[in-house]
Amino acid sequence: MAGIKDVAARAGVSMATASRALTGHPSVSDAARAAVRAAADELGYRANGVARSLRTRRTRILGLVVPDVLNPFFTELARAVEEEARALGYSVIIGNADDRPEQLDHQLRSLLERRTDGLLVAPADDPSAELLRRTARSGTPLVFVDRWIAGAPGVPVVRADGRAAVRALVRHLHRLGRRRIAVITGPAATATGRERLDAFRGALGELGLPPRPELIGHGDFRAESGRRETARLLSLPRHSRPDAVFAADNLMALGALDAIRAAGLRVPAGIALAAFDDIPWFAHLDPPLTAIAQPTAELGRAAVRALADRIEGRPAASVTLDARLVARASCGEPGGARGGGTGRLGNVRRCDDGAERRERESGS
Amino acid sequence: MAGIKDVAARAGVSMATASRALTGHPSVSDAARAAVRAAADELGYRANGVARSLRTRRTRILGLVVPDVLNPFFTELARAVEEEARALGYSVIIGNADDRPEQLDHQLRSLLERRTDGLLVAPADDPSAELLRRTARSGTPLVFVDRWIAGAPGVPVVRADGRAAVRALVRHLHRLGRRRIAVITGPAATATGRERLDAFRGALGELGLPPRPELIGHGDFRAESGRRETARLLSLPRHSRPDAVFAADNLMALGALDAIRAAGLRVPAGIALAAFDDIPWFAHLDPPLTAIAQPTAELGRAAVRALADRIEGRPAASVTLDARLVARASCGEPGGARGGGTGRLGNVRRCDDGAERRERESGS
DNA sequence: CTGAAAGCGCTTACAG
DNA sequence: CTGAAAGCGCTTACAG
Repeated sequence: MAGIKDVAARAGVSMATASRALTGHPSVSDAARAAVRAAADELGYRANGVARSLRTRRTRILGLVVPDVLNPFFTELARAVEEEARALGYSVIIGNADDRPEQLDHQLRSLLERRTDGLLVAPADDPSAELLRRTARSGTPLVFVDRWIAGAPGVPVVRADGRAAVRALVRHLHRLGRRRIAVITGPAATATGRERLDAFRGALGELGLPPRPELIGHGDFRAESGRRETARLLSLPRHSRPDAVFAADNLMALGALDAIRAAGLRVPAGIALAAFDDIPWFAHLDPPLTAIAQPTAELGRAAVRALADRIEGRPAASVTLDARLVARASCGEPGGARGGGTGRLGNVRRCDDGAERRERESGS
Repeated sequence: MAGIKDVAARAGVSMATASRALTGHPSVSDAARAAVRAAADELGYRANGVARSLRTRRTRILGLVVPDVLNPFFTELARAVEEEARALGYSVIIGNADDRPEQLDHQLRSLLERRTDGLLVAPADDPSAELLRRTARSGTPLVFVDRWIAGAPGVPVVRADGRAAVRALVRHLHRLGRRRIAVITGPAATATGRERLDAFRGALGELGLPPRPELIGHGDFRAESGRRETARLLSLPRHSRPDAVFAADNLMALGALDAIRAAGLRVPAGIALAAFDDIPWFAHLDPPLTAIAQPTAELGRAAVRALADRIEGRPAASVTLDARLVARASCGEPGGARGGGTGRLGNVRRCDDGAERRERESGS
């Protein structure tokens, strides 16, 4: 493959001039620039990014570590991240932690070794997140997205605050007559898992509903845990069985649907179901599923912008957006037993929330 | 950040010995190896992969270019690719072509510049796929996955042959009394789009059903085209309106569902619907959707293995797997008007097809 | 088993 | 505006 030396030779200039012409350096004569460009075209020259990176100490690659690429939320997030990164001139390497702490470390090490210019991470707060904390302290440009961990001061966090939406959801269920509302939580090790559970409990309290430990299912953001915990909830003695289930993410909601169907129950007649994280398919489930929607793509874009700020030496800001409730038929009423899916794709929203909120605090 | 020079100094050996100790070269004394390892640990040394790549001319990065990352088929494919790649010691950069030829070129250029060791591409056969063809000829290790293009001889193709499954689907519809079967195709520029349409037409012919041009909707594998074409089909004069729609991918099926719902029709009573590409949510749609399932993860793994073969100088083989029909309720009967979703997650399969087939032909 | 030295392909002060 | 030269951080023949 032709190198810059070949291009320079063909254009009859030095490597230095060839390099300047190709990288758009201003002080190159028009004649030289034209000759170099022509030579490069003729040779089909493509700069060796590895050599360039070694010299410039920048790879223009961003690392993104997500807990589970198959989770539609993270898929959409990754897509938005890639798009915004591309717009800013970066490529993205996605690392899938597969919800395993050692995988997170593996991905982190791999990304660090590749000298990505910066890292976007949605971590679980595991004691073994030591490497992540060290990375944060080491000065590697780092931004947390969706989730964050303690012990990493100065790292901007880009996330959606789901508390108001969870509160709206619980009130929605209450208004529709549900009183024994169960929740299937995410891992206590995740910031989002804790936040959703806290908001849920708080909302219950506000409505004067007693806390019922047996109605809390401990899931892990994966479908199987949703199925398992829902099955358990449905096998409770009749008087303590829930009349509604709130799954703290979309995959657990899928599992919950499985369990509900296996038990021969109907939604919402037999039991209400709602999920955190909205996806296009929810409008077409049987019945259309009530869910809390995050501004996922905007989260991804904001995270990339914050990271680029960090990398390029500008002050980076944390960003908090709001999630919102999309009420469909799975808890009763909205849209009726049928329906709930009219109009434009994925746009069947009845929002119970306020406007989007952004809070910008200067990062360090 | 500590470099190998620092490690060598601390261990009291030369850079050469330090390098050998760290990369596991056999001819290093145990004492030196231990000293180097200790020094590396103490300094928190992490090799600079950029420098290593420049020297070894290998990046251990694979490029994967998919037409649309948001399409669950490609998401699952990408996940399997990343997993298998990691097992073989590679990272993966995913490029999203976003179904735009110029984006494909952009991603290709970016990946080539980064000197990825090899490329996995699911291309659209556009005239402008010239860069891709040139890349194939240039000797860059390349494997096509899912889709392929003409004019790239010697490039292994890893894909599923959907023809038998499409045929099984058409017979399934026919057995259930459907006679005016419409199809919403993918772009004629894609190998998969053409194959599915050809198989569909062939199957119609075998059953003695006349071809009806007005029942062919030209889609682009995106949801909106499925909606639009289905709306058009449903607005045909009553006597030529279809009694079944086959969407050639899952996103167009989503759009079709939208249009059907907007028209106030029920599935399958008002119209039957089936899709190419199965996803977990299909079992929970209203009604559960009959679909053709590809062995997506296996496709991804096989593609990576073929590419690794190429990269590492072994002969690479094309691989063809079979897709299979998963009959649920959306065309009538199986599982009844309700149901169709029992048992394990995404495993509600009634297969009308034979065993998996693999065809290995030695690549060049 | 070990070390000195070359070199991977670029970019960029430095001097002119 | 241009060129000669150094250097990014490694690995690896080569010689010992």
